[in-house]
Amino acid sequence: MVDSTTATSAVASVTANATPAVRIGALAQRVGVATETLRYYERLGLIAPAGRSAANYRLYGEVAERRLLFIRRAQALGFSLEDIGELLSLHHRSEASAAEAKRITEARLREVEAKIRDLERMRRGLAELSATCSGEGSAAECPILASLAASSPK
Amino acid sequence: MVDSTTATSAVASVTANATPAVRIGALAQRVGVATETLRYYERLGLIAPAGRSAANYRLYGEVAERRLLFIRRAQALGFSLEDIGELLSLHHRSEASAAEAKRITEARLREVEAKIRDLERMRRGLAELSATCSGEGSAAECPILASLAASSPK
DNA sequence: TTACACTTTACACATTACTGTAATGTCAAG
DNA sequence: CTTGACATTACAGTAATGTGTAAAGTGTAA
Repeated sequence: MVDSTTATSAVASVTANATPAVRIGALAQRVGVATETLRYYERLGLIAPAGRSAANYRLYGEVAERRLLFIRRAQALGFSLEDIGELLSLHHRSEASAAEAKRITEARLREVEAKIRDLERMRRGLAELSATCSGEGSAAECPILASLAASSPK
Repeated sequence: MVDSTTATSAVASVTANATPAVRIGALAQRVGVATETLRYYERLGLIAPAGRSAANYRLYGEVAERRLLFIRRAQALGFSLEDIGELLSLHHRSEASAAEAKRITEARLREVEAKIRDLERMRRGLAELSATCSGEGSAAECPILASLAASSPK
């Protein structure tokens, strides 16, 4: 695809780096996100290119890729991008305390548990509704619609 | 608060109605939503005023209130406003079939179940993370951050 | 009558996490 | 030298469900 050596050769801001610098499209492909997403994350302060090419293209090293994988793993656990920003900041500020990370994790855990309880209530309600309706007959006879229209939510 | 009799007396489009017509603010208060929400639902085609006063104010009867309660009950079960529009439409079109309502209900049930499964996975992951961290020490030693930064999500 | 609450319309903004567009510049290959 | 893929910036739009605002008109209580 793209040979990054020519680009890298013209770079001033990237100090001698073992891993070759890649441009945004290459990095995006490696971690499986869109290039727009990477620029979006940059606006949010989650990632930044290691430097710029002579043509002002963003150049990323291995650090950026690890950071992105961190983001993706945290997202899979339900952390918001805002949470993730905090976690990343803790991660590189060594004076930060582990207690902070635990606090964020437990807050998210409680939110997820609350959401599960809500959904469980919905699930039971929907399952009951579904069970009452044979699917035969007209809408006028449908117990689902009758139940929703009834004065008490049963 | 507001005496609706004077307003009602000037109405042409509301045909002789047993229940007194109320204005948007009164209806909103009765069902516990904001007036803006009622206008929004009207734009979506979910509710409509029974008529208008001489001053062009929306006037609602009992039908609107029942419809709103239908909407709120359906929302509590996780139906989207779009779903709700379909359900309401089924409800007043008598030639519609009960099977339609059942189909919508079961589709929503499956979505809710899928969401619960996702959240359960997150809950387990978060609980594990939380358990690994005592909350003591610096961020550099925090197993939560270490785990998120690790190459394999463990 | 004056003050104030309520209504109207049309439109912008909030949230979260992107996604797309326009206008323009860069680069390797044929 | 042109073509096509890739990059840049800045800004608008999406989904879902509302919330808020402005500028104007209307209704009611003191």
